[in-house]
Order: sequence, then structure tokens, then C-alpha cells
Amino acid sequence: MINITLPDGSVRQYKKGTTSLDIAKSISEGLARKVLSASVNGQVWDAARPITGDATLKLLTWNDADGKNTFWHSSAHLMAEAVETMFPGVKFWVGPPVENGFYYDMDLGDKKMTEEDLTALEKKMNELAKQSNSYIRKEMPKSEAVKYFTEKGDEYKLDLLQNLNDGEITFYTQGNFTDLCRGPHIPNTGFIKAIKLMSIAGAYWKGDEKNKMLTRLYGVTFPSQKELDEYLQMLEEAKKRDHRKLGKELGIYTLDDDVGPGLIMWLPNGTVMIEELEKLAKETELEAGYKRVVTPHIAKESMYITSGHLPYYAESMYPPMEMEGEKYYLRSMNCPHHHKIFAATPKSYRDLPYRVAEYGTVYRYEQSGELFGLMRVRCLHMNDAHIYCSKEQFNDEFRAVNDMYLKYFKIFGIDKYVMRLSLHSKEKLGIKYVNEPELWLETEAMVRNVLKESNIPYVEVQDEAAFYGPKIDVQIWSVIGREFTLATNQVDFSQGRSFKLQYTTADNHTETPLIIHRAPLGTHERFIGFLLEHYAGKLPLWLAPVQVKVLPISDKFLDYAKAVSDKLKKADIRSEVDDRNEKIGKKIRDTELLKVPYMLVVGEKEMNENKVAVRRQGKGDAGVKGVDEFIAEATAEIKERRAE
RNA sequence: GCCGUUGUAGCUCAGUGGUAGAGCACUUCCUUGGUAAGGAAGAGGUCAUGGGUUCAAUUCCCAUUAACGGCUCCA
Repeated sequence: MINITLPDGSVRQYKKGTTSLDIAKSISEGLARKVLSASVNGQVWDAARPITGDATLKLLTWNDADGKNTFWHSSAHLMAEAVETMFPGVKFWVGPPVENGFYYDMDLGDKKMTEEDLTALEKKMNELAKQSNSYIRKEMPKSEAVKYFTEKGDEYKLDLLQNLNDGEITFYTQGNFTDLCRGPHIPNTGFIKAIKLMSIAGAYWKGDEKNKMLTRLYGVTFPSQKELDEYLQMLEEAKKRDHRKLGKELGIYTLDDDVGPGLIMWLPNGTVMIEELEKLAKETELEAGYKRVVTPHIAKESMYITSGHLPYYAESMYPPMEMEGEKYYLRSMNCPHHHKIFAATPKSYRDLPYRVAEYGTVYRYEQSGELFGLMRVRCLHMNDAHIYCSKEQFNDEFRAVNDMYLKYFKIFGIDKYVMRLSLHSKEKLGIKYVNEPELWLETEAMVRNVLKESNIPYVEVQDEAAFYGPKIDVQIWSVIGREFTLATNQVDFSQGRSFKLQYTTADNHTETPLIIHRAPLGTHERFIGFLLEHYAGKLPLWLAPVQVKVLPISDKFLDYAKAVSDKLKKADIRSEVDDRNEKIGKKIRDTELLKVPYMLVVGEKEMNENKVAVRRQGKGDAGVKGVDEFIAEATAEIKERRAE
């Protein structure tokens, strides 16, 4: 007999070789029907795999991340089985579960898969699922596995085998499909009740663009049709929040083929948002001791050789233009210009920390396939500033920048993000990163130290630093799940030296300052794209391009409506009058759809009493108020930058 | 940059080897209305661009371009 410890701490005795599924059945039949896999001594196992010794056991269902992953991974095998029936000779690479479903990468040889094939594949999968074929695990010696795939001519699985040791090689078979796989899998295909194949995409083998492009098939499955329907419904909802859709509907920005890809033109409504963000940033930075500067958007080649941009970053810059025998580049960053400002006058330790801010545009030649609405563009407004400080000041300065992020995040109610400490990679010193091994380690330790002292949760990632130093990126996700860096805070030990930046210390020698590059709001493009999705277009009053729309009941009250609107404008409230010849219901509907925060309905009653009938977007009638009373309330809401 | 899909009116989208349609928006007129769509008429399109096939191409083929879904990249 063996002792099985359950999550509640209870210990039960079972026969040696009993399975998790048997144990589930001994608890309840209902539970057994839901068990997808099991965590046995912390390892995820097939529910049907015999347990041969004492173990702590957690039965995994759809509600456990690992259970779900088992389900989706098994679904990938089911999909592969269906693909193999329709595309004989297909070779498979890997088929892991992902955040919302699973994919399988495959080499279809000279065959092509089209969107039309997806329906047929789904049908086939449903058919195979209904057969409730068990997923059968089989261990195999490496030599035998190598022989099997050599005969089959499957270079992909042979490649996988290279990294596996004898004794840890397992195969899984369901129905007529066998795959090299470490598992685990769900008991049988009958658990998969609802199937949706999402898309066909290309993906480089092993994620390396030098390798062959494989066909990647994405799918998602659920234990019931209802859950699939809900998921698809959720995707529809997410689409409504997509900043590209909202950006168009709300008149925020536009693109034009004649201007060029990734070059955003801000419409009047979007420009209001930019100005409000800059106002917030200027206020905040003034308080934090920053000075504002303005610099040109181009510079000579020599400066970008000094800065390191051309050696390390040329591919992402627009090609140069030539004038008077001199090459000029559009800037991809503001920092070199700011270094020149630092260098313009001699600095002493008394001038440090020296903080300069500028929200000028920079230009980056992003790969065409990477452009994405406002989130990835070729002309961007950085919320940029550079801090020049001594080593001793670094901690306080870096911490103050982090605090600034957090202050902004509070204003915007941003709580879903990840701070990533991005480090260099030793192997790429001199290629992707300036070749200063000790300085890298030293500054990375400094940054890590600040994060720890401030109790800021973070994750460390290798090989993601800037070429001049380590950084902290704040990661967010767009509504459709794409990952983006919202804000960034970087240390630079390199450019100060290359620009020969110096200050005189208290004991009268010269020292090179450390530089902090920071953009707590990232770029205005990305930040506004993010905000549109974050608020689903329902912007807080202070950010809303049109804050108030005055809606006269009929033309008779148009003059009064205009008078009210003028009064609001005088009080710095962005107000418009809906003077169309429409019924009030229509005016309200259209204004609701434009997500204007306040509607002021005015008719005979209001006119006679110098009042307005207030309506809050999405909330309906909020009662009648005096005009001055409304102005006072709205002004307070704006001034405090209240979320609502 | 790579793989795949798409490009028809300002927007959302039908449609066709014989030079195009709907709804919304827009203009004008009627209507002057109390909290999410009043009525009528009208205007608006080199069917992304360039080639090819054809008696004839918006439709079929090729190239280019842009957007979209991924991959790769990303200061």
C-alpha cells in the first residue's frame, strides 16, 4: 500500500500502482469526470499514470492552470491527428499550450493550408474527439526513438531528441496518431467538447529568422460549447476596445498612404489628449526639478557615431540625407542632443543632478511587419528626459523616477503591469552591448538594489538591455494580448564617456556623470493607444477631447445652449453645442456613442431657471443643476484628474 | 524583413468577366420634439496602384503598395 496525501492534508491509503483517476473515482464519480491531469509530488502527470510510491497528490481540473494546459496540449495532439489525415507526410515540430489555447508548428512540405481547410479540420477533430480515444503513454529507449524517426525521415523530431537523455523519452498515442512528447495528457479525447481553430500563421523554426518558416496553426478548445461561446463573445468585446477602432470612432488619429506607414497624424481630438498628457508631465517634472529644452530633430552623422547609435542601432534609423557633403540623420532618440546641452556649459557637482526634459518627436525605421496602430509607429513623441548625476546621487534619482511612474499609474488606475529588469548578455558584449563587462555588472547591481530597497516587484530578463546600459521596462498588454513596453527607465554608463561629459567634483577633479534615460509615460502614441483600451474609450473628464456637449431640446433653445456652452468655455471646459435639427433622443444617442462625459440637456424649463439637466455618459439622467454649480463640480473633477 | 489573409462611397460591409449596391454619416426640405435612432429627397466610387490574359477586367493572373493575423525584431 502507498500513502497519498491530498491538498487538505488528509492521507489515504491505496494499492501500489493505483492511478490519480482511480483516486478521484474513490472520492467521487463527478470529480473523476473532471480530472484532466494530476500533480504528483509537484510534477504534472497523466491522470492515468500509475503511482508507485507515497505521494502528495493534487487532482487538476479545468480550473487549474496546469489542468488547462494539459487539456490544450492534448488538443494540439488531436489537431495534429486531424492534420495528418488531411495532409499526409506532414512533419511536426512542437505543439505547446499558450495563454489562450494552443498551437502546433508543422512543415507541410510543398503543400499549403488555407483558411478554408480550418473548417474541415475542425470537423475532423470533432469526429476524432467523439471517439474518446485514450492518450497512451509509452517509454522508449533513445536508440529506438532515433531509429524510428530516422526511418520516418523526420528531422524535426530528431532535433528534439538530441536534447533528450535516454530514459526520459516518451511517446503518446491517441487513435492513429503517435508523437514524441513528454506529456502529460488528458485521459481521452472525449473530454474535448468544443473546438475552434483560430488562424494559420508562419513561424520561424526555433524562432530564428534564419531558419525555415513553418506553418503554425492556432486553436482553442473547451470542455463545453458554452465556454467556447463565452470565449468568442469575450473576443468580440475585446475588439470593441481595440484602440485602432476607438481611435477612428472618436476621431483621435489617422494614417494616410501618401504620408507613409507608421506615421501618425493626430486629429484635433487626439491632440487634446497629447496636450493634457504633456500638461500633466510638465507639472510633475517642474515639481521634480526638471528643466525643459527644445532641440532639432536631425543631426550630423558624427554625433551618432559618438553616441553609439550608428554602430549599434543603424538598422532602426531612417537612412541619412546628404547636404553640403555632410550626412544628416533623423534622430531616433533625444539623448545625444541632450548630452550636447549638458556639455554646452561647464558643470560642477553643484549643478547635479542636472535634469532636462523634452517631448520632441523621434523617428525609428521599424520593420514593416511590426507596425501596429498607435502602439508601434515610426514617428513618436517620447515623454523623454535625461538625468545627469553622480554615482552617489544615483540611488535617489533612480528611485525618484520609479516613484514618478507609480504616481502616474495611480492617476490612470494602472494596476496590471510587470516591471522587467532587463540585463545584458555576456555573449553579445561588443555586438549588441558596449563592451564594458565590469560596468555592466556594477550598474545592474545598482538598479537591482534600488528595486529591492523600494520593494517593487520585478522580474529579471537576460539580453534585453539597451546598448548603453541596463533598464527597467514596464510591460503591459493590449486588449488583443500583444505585449508592449509602456514606460522605461534606463541607466547609461557609456554615452557620458563617449561624449566626454564631465563635471568638477567638490575636491576639484573631473568626473563623468551617470545618465538616467527615463520615459514614464513611454511615448504619447503608445500611451494614448493604451489609455483608449484601458478606459474602453470612456476617458476621464480631464482627458476627454470634448468634455461637455450641450443638447438643446429644439432650435428654440439654441441661443440658450450657446450661452451655456460659452460660459463653460470661459471656465476652461471643452464644450460643444449639438445644433443639428434632430430630436433629443437622437442627440443623446449620438453623444453617448462619442463617449462625451457630460451631456447638458436644455429646454424651456432649464432656460427659464438658468439651469441645465445633467446626463453622465453611460449613467443616464443625473438631475437638474444651476449652470454655475455644474461648472464648479466639473472644474473640481478636472483639476483633481479624477477617474470619474 | 518572413509566412498567410485582405483592400469596393467618409465609416461598416454586400456584389459581379459586359464600367456597381445597402445601412450609417453628409447636403437640402418637412418636422420643433424632454433623456439611446422622426420623415423625404439628393449628392458621393479610376472598385488600392501598375502590368498581363480577354472582344470586354472592379471581377482571372503577376508585380507593387497598405492594412490585418502571426513570426522575427524593438532604445
